[in-house]
Amino acid sequence: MTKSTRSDTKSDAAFPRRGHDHHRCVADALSQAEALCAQRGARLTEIRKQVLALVWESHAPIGAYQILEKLAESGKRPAPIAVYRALDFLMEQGFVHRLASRNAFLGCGHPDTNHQAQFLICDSCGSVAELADSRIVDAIADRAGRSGFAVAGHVVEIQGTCPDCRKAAHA
Amino acid sequence: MTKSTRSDTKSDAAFPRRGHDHHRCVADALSQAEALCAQRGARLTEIRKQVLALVWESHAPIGAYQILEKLAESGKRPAPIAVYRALDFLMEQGFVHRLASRNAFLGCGHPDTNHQAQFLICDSCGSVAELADSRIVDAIADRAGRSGFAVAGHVVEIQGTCPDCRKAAHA
DNA sequence: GGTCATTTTGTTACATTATAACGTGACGTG
DNA sequence: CACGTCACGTTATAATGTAACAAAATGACC
Ligand SMILES: [Zn+2]
Ligand SMILES: [Zn+2]
Ligand SMILES: [Zn+2]
Ligand SMILES: [Zn+2]
Repeated sequence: MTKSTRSDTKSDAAFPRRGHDHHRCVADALSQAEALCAQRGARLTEIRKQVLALVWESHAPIGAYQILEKLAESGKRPAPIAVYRALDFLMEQGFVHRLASRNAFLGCGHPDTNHQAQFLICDSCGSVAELADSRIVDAIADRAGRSGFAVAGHVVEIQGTCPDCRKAAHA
Repeated sequence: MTKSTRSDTKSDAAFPRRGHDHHRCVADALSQAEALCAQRGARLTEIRKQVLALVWESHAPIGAYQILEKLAESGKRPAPIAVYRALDFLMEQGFVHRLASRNAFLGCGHPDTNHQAQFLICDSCGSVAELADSRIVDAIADRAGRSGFAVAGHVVEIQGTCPDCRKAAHA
């Protein structure tokens, strides 16, 4: 395809802007999770909520043991398994993604829909953009199809440098 | 370099055929590695060769500690770090890929060229096909570009069922 | 051959990530 | 309240990956 102007919307909203109101991100994520759990009859227990909040602490992925540390700071130190169990629940519900290339976890930006996400991961600042790119998915489906391979899922994690960090590097 | 992605038609040779002469795969991989190391002034030492051979034992990825076990069976039991060091060397030389979604390693099918591979991983038999699909790469590059993201590398690992296993399931 | 720098390997110890097994408590249903 | 299920706590362990430093092998040079 073409180079498709950088001036559509100035940048394709994949990465959250630096300095955005992140409290809003967290609040939205939590309230969406509450709502969806209510709908689904799933139980968003205290530890699950805490883990979800910690995962949403930033747009960079966080490791399970980092979550554990943060929980310890706020009073309790659960066993690792407790964190993993909470993360398993959150992933089942689609509230959290796992980045295989980092062994780390990330809040999902649209937990209401079943989806296969792709990720842009900034090597410099660590922040991640979640994508749902149909061209990538189509290309994968097409190639798999030609090989007679039935696709069940995929891991697409793209490393590089995010727009903000590129600007910073230029300076 | 190879224009391997287009118009191979009809079941694109991505997966090796069941019952192919795999000794040939191993022999080719080893002799290619020898040749490339000679060209490059790199040293394909004994343990590196052994690890490469073990990685090529099948078209399924193998874990570092599985390699360790196999080495132990054949006499020596090196420390884990020795295996990881050999794997690091082999990855630097482009003889081996690592599958992030499996924490496992796989022989590279075309070690002579610098490339970013994608992988089809069969959940059923474990075998893996290595791809170099330009449409996938282009879709990634395009999407990243539109986000102002500079791509440095990617992990594309597609899970599902390979042609042979699909046939077997149908029966 | 002898010196020397570099690379490779050995050895020991440790770090990080993730799960197993099993008991107890919380919750909803009838 | 009795029952079944789900969630959680506790303990131990598995699986994967590295750090640090010493010893040995290699190759270039004189
Ligand atoms: Zn935010
Ligand atoms: Zn960045
Ligand atoms: Zn083969
Ligand atoms: Zn298969």
